[in-house]
Amino acid sequence: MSSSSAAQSAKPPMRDALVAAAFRLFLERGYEQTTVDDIVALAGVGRRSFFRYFPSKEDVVFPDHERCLADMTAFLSVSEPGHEPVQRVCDAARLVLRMYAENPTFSVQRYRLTKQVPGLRAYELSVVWRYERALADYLRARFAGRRDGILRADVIAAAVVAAHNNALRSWLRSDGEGDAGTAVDHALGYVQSAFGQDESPRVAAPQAEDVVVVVARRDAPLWRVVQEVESALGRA
Amino acid sequence: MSSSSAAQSAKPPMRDALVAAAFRLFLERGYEQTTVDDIVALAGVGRRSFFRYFPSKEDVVFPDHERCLADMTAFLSVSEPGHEPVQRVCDAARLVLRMYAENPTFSVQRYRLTKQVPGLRAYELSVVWRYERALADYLRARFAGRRDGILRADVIAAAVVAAHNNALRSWLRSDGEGDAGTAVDHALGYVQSAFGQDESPRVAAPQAEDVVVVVARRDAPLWRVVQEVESALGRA
DNA sequence: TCTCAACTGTGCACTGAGTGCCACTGACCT
DNA sequence: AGGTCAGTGGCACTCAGTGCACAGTTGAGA
Repeated sequence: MSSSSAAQSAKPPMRDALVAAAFRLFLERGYEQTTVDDIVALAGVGRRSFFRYFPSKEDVVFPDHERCLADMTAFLSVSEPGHEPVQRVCDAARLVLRMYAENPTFSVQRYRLTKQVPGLRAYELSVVWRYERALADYLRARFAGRRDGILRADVIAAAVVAAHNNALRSWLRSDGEGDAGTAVDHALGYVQSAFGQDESPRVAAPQAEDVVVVVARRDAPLWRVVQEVESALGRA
Repeated sequence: MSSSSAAQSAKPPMRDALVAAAFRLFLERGYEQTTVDDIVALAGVGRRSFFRYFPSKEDVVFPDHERCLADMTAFLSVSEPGHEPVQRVCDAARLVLRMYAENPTFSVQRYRLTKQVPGLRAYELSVVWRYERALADYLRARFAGRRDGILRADVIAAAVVAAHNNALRSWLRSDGEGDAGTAVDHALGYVQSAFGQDESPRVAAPQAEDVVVVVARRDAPLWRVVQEVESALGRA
């Protein structure tokens, strides 16, 4: 209590102080070996205050996902009909990457933690699921009326999330070295190329001998190239 | 009564009695309003015995998933090189559907329960995640050496699971009416059409500093072409 | 038959997460 | 002054889950 006055210097540090104290203890003696009482003792606050800021002990490990999810839904809600749907959800997924990239060291620490604590992994799944739901709901609205619109929305959302997480996790595994942006672009590109907008893809290949030649500038944006390839192949 | 299908050795009635008692109470007064003490009191057994059969209160809601997951990994482990990978994981996913279809009424009750209890939904996610991991691990092995093998494995596994769950849930939402098999076949067919067999395009070596030429067959899968373009552009 | 296991079911005490309620404190308003 | 109000802390409580010890059963083997 005596040294607690230093911890709460500014007004909103309560939440941040709890996160900092929690992570210090989690990294030093493990998540399950750390009780909420330990955290609040180190932060110099009352136990009841912890649950005022975090609904559960797990929430302190993901302090910024609630805001990020709100950002994503806001981003998707301002979409216009001109936006290509799959492109739009890929861009929305990049918002999550940006959040991770804002605090690389914190993100890496959290990754190591969640990787080895089953309870945290389960919690992370529920977080990821909410992102996926946001993407799927957006796509469902955009695909409304289309044949198998709901199915396609759910599958594409799942694929986008999986690709994003694949790139994100390989970046986290490398201690935040390298460019996470390009890795995610590459992964999302794979998904985007797999789910074009056409419905009748490769069932009929009558002119199988035909070839198409694409010439692209090396510094061209990848998706501009993809669009060209797509239209050149007659898929647009 | 009707459970005469002894796939395994005769199970002690203890476990089944606990499941029956639990579901009676869950349906009658809700999951969170039912304590473990209530369950064991109704089943007429000691409280400690509950946790001998189920590691947690949530596990009693998914009593057969552990066996189903074992079935799936066994199914995938006997795969031969002749099996087409995507086809194989789709068949593996159908094993889960079969388990649900074995007990339609139970599956529908559980679906309603998990839909409205956040804790159960989170638990279900961790269950589904293990299925997805099993599929992804199989595909990773099959795609070993291929470019972006891990990425493709993860994305396809996620897509297969999403398609399967989409069809499964719409079947559960209809109280188990209709044919779940055809719905799942249709959903998985969509995934297979998106990630089907590949035909490699050919990439010409870059002839100048700033352009790249790609020659692709018209019936080549779009993603395959994009991969070549990407690597040709130097975007590993 | 006796005995030594191994397994199953049970009771008990304990830890720790999460909640409800109330009392306190300081800021800000009138 | 008095008074509302939000943030905070303290306390007691419920309940999930665990460790431990003990009783009953079965099924060998001497």
